[in-house]
Amino acid sequence: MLTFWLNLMVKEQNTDNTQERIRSAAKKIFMTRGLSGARMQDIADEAGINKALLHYYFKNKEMLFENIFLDAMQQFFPKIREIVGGEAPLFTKIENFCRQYIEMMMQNPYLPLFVVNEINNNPATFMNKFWDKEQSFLVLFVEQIEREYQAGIIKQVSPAQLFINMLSMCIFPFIAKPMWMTATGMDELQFRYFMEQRKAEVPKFIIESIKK
Amino acid sequence: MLTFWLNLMVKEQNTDNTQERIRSAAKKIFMTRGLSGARMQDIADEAGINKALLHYYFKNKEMLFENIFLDAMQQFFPKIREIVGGEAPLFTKIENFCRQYIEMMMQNPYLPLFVVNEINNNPATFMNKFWDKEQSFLVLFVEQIEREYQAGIIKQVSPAQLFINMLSMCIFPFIAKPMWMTATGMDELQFRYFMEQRKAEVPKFIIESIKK
DNA sequence: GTCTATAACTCGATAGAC
DNA sequence: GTCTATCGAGTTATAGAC
Repeated sequence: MLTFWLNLMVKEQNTDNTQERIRSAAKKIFMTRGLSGARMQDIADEAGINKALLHYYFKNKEMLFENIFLDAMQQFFPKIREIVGGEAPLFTKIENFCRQYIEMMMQNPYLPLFVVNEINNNPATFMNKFWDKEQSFLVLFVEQIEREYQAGIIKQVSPAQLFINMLSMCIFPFIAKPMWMTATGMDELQFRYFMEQRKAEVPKFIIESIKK
Repeated sequence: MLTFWLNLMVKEQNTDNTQERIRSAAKKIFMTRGLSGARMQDIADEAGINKALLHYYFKNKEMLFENIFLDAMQQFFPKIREIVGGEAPLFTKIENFCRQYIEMMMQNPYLPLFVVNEINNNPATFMNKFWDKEQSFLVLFVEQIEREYQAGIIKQVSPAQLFINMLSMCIFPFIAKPMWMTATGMDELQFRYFMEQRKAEVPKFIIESIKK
C-alpha cells in the first residue's frame, strides 16, 4: 500500500519531465531532418524512451510535429514584428534587428531552414495563424521609410527591397551554413566569430548604402 | 521475323526518351519534396510509367536521387565560379552575377532550397565533389578586392562579408518565396516582377554601399 | 522495354502486461 | 507512466510474363 503512493508520487513527478524530454528530443530531430525525414524511433531514442510512451504523450506524429513547429514559428515571426514595428528611428531599428535576430539564430541555428522548409511543404495552413494581413507592421515600416526620405535622411529606396535585403543578409548565412563552411574551410568556432562580426557589419553595410 | 526487327527499332528509340521522361519527373518531385518526402510511385506517375520500369532504368531510389542532385549542384556552383572568377572589374562582376544568377533561379525556383537542404543532410559527401579547396576562385576574388581598394575605387571591406552579402540577397528571396508571398500578399506575377527588379536593385544596393 | 503481381521491409500506431 | 510485442498501412524493390 505504501508502495502504491510512493509510485504515484514519483510517476506524477515524471509527467512534466518526460513531456519536456520528448519535446526537446523532437525539436532536435524535426529541426535537423524535417517532418518527412524524422522517425518516431529516432525521437524516442533521443529522449531515452520507447515509441509506445511517445504515443502516450503525443497521440501521433502530426500532433507532435505541430507542437514543435508552432513553437518555432512563434520564435521566428513575432520577433521581426517586435523590432521592426517599434518606435525607434530607421537606422536604430536596422541595427537592433540585425543584432538581435542574428543573436537569436546563433542560439538556434536550425530554426530558419526548418521554418522555411515546412512553410514550403504547407504554404497556407500554418502561415495564416501567424500573419495578420490587415494590421501588418509592414505598412508602418513603409510609412517610416517615406518619412525619413522626406526628411532627407535616406535616399529614395523601395521599402520591400530594403526589407528583404536585410532579412536575406541576416538569415541566409544560417541556411547555407554547411555549404559556406565547406566552401571557405571555416570550422564551427570561426563561423561563430564570422556571424558575431555580422551583427555590426550588416547594419553598417545597409546604412552605408541608403544614407544620404 | 520482321516484327522482331521493327520491335527492336521502336524500343531502342524509347530508351533515351523514357530515361529523359523519368529524369524530368524525378527532378520535379525531388526538388519540391526532397529525398525523404518523394515517393517512387509519384515519380512513376509523373513520368507516366510504373514503378517496375523506374527500377529498370535506375536501380534504386538513392541512385536516381544522386543523378538528379549532382545535376542540380552542377547548375548551382560552377555558375558562381564562372562569373566571379572571370576577368571583369569588380562592379561589373557584381552586376553580372546578380543579373545572371537571379535569372537562372527564376527559371529554377526550387533549385536553391533543394541544394541547401540536401547538403545539410549530407554535409561532406556531395560538397567535396564540387569544391576544390586548393584552386578556389575565392582567393582570386579576395585579391581583386584588395587591388580595387588600393586603387581607391572601393572602401575597405571584408571580402567574405561582401561575398556572402551578395549571395544572400540573390538567393534568399527564392528560398523564402512562399513565406514572402504570404507575408506581402504578392501573387506569382508580382513576385516575378519583384525579382526582375532585383536584378538591377541588388547590384545598385551593393555598389552604393562599397564605392568610395 | 514494359507490364502485373507480390515479396520484403519500414514505420507509425495499438494492445495489453506491469 | 512505462514497457514488450505486434499489427497493418504504405513503400521500395524484385520476379516473371509478354
